[in-house]
Amino acid sequence: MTNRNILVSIIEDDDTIRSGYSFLIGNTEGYEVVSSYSSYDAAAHKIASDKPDVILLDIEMPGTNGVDAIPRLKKLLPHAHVLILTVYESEKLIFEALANGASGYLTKNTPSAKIIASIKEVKEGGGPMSINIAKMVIRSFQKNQESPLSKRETQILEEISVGKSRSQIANELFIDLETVRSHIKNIYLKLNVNSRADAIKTARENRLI
Amino acid sequence: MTNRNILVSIIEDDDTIRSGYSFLIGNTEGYEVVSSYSSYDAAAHKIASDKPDVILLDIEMPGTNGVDAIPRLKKLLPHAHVLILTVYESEKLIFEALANGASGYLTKNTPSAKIIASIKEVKEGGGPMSINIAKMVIRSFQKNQESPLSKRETQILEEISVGKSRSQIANELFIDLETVRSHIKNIYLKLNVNSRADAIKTARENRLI
DNA sequence: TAAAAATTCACCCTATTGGGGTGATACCAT
DNA sequence: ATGGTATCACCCCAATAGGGTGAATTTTTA
Repeated sequence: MTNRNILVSIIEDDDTIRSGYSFLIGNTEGYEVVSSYSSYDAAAHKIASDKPDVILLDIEMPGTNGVDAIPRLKKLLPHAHVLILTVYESEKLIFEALANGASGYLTKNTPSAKIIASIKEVKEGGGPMSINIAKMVIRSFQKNQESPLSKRETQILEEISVGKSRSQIANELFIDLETVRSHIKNIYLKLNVNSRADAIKTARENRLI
Repeated sequence: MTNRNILVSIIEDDDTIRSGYSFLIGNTEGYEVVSSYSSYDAAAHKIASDKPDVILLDIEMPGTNGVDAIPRLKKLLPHAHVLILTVYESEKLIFEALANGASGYLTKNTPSAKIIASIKEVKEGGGPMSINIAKMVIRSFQKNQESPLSKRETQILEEISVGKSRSQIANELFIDLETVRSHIKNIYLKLNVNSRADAIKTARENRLI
């Protein structure tokens, strides 16, 4: 059997870039551009009937920005995959976009071949990323290797960070309640804080947990 | 000027696979295999003097497993990049490996060209991943779009998940302490839990936060 | 091997918190 | 107009969190 074309919608405010993508994708075997819009607001009422498999989405746009557009698009087209294509590389935007349901994140220096391959990849459930994005995403998982905290303290801070109380921690680690207190006091000293919330904040900022 | 070769060490217990990689990489222009070991334990005392730029590391190994080996390798060779090359695709292993300092994660069905490219990519500070790994990593960022919680409840649960107390939440959201309590009670009802720790656990498992 | 750090436990204190009930008002959106 | 949302109120009380201070033991590191 012959696979049907991958249907693509483009939402991008720059006319030149938009027609560039449109030309690139439309002239590739197996791909079809079903629509292109200059903003989410322009697309909102029509894109559902276009039934794209993949939506190429820009972040910087007039009106509704790309990040906010993602959940709305997912509501209109639950089975479509949103692939972000933007110049922005701020960690905040990337993680917001992914949290909102983006299936991939490419930066605009991405070569044409990679864009084409990525469209197919998201359509098949993959998660394509530009090299620099992958780097940030991976770094977001990595703990600080030079923590001021000891292993035990880190372990207890991790328990605190999931909302456990002192007594719950004591039970799980088979140590006395007073020992847990003692560790927490040392954690507060080292992190220079005096509450659970501040300890978690500082620890997250420094990737101690 | 001519760039010097990328120096690679391989730690992999399967003899056939290890010599396969060794041959592949050693015969590629610009790459050099400086050493290969069948386990971390075998490598521990010698690898520091090999001074590799990139360490290809297997997860399933006799003795010290790959995940535990990562922080030790990073300690011995702080500037080396660890690239995981394994058949395992369990979410737990992947995130543990990344948290422990792995710079990339490839599965063993990865084509040779991608392996070679990925070695260069980690050496240059990138974060290469196999398609299926990238998918899992991206999914780990995505929130559940159909939460049983209202916006306000989600917001309050997020505050709880960073260790805030009722009164802190009340102050930050400019609502009464009793209102916060009320929301928390509703959250507990909907999630069918009766403590902060359980609420956070359930919420994380269902990606509500 | 000696000093430093980590881990463990003990007992002082008190204001705050957390969780369970129950109920009410007002505002929405379907 | 009915169910969900958001807001606030008052009952209860055991448990918790955070602060002080001190000390024994083991492990790690210099």
